[in-house]
Amino acid sequence: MEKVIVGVSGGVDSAVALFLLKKEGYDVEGLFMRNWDSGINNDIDGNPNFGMSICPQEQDYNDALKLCNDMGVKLHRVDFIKEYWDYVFTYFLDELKKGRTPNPDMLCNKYIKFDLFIKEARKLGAKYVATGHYARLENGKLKRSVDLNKDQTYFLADVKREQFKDVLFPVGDYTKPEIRKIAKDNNLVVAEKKDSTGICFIGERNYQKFVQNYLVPNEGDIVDIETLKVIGVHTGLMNYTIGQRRNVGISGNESRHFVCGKDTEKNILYVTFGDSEYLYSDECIIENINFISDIHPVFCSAKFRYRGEDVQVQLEYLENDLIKVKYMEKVKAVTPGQACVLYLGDECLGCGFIKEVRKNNEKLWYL
RNA sequence: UGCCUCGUAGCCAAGUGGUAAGGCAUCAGACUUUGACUCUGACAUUCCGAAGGUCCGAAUCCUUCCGAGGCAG
Repeated sequence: MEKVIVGVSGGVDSAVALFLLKKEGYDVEGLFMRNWDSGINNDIDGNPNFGMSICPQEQDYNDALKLCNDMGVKLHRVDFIKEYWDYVFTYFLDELKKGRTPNPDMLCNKYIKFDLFIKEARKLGAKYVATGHYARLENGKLKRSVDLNKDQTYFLADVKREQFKDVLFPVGDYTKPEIRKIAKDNNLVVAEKKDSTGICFIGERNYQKFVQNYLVPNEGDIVDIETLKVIGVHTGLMNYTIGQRRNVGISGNESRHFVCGKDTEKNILYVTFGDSEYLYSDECIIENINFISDIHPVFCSAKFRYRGEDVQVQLEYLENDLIKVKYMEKVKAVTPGQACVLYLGDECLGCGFIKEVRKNNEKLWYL
């Protein structure tokens, strides 16, 4: 029987992945991965769990262990704490320092889950490696999951196509409710466990405090982009993303405010009010392109943010591995550092990272 | 010093005699493997700068005081 190593996180999705593969007759074993250690990584401020006897990760491990024991499956465990720090977290901090909005989970998939993790699984004799991602692989093509609401291809778009060789996504063919039902019907211990959110491996917490464990906050002016008047004080540019409304710390205005830009040189945060033109753009330039597909189209659709709308776009392939992405209609809050993921129908073609945001053939000066 | 305007929750702000709109912020949820966005709910239980007065009844009218700003000299 061919051996499959399943990345077991302690959540429902990977539990069902494990269950489905075992049912299909594979020789399955679980591998639990740990990439973050609050003590080693000095993650203290804003950590609701610091000092608790059982941190959520250990709880997850216990759940995974119980699950595997119930199913008669062997569970292995591996730590990539240093590697996560070196490959993912330093990038995360570097991007923040530049005033951009990084997506650490995409790097985690690229460098940890679909690289180091797979290598570890190979050591354990794996022919295939499976995870609980909502995505599908068909003939080397990455496709959106059946449940479009849960589709996670956005996070997988920066993984190289070779890395998907021998990868299985068993839950991608089901909807979330079906996954829950399978878990329940088969008495998997984690059937009722709440979905986790937040940066994976780090979890949910007060974001600003979390970041302040690593970056020194540098206060500066909040400026109304319309009048260029100073209307408040920001707590450090790394604490804001484009399109953000909450936690900006200004009030008393007629309509809602949104962050629309930053000036890292002058340490200024720009805000605008209501459904302002300053939030919209009509094209952007993306860098660090990764194509999973052979198709390099001129017309396709794109997502500029996880769970964002699919937007029809036109691609212009530039020199130096850059692509200009023109959108058929204006898009709100396209943010440097975020991934622009390309799709053709159900197929996820790949992605690039937003380098420059433009409107009317000019780079937006305030971004 | 004389005259004028204004003073409503953390902020902005409706309401000019009939028993305190709304927005922002905040808090709690929903949604969500990236801080977002979006959505739902809570938010001045006699109170409208303070103290008196008129009235069946005032934040709304009158008096005085306090405070902010403006005009005059």
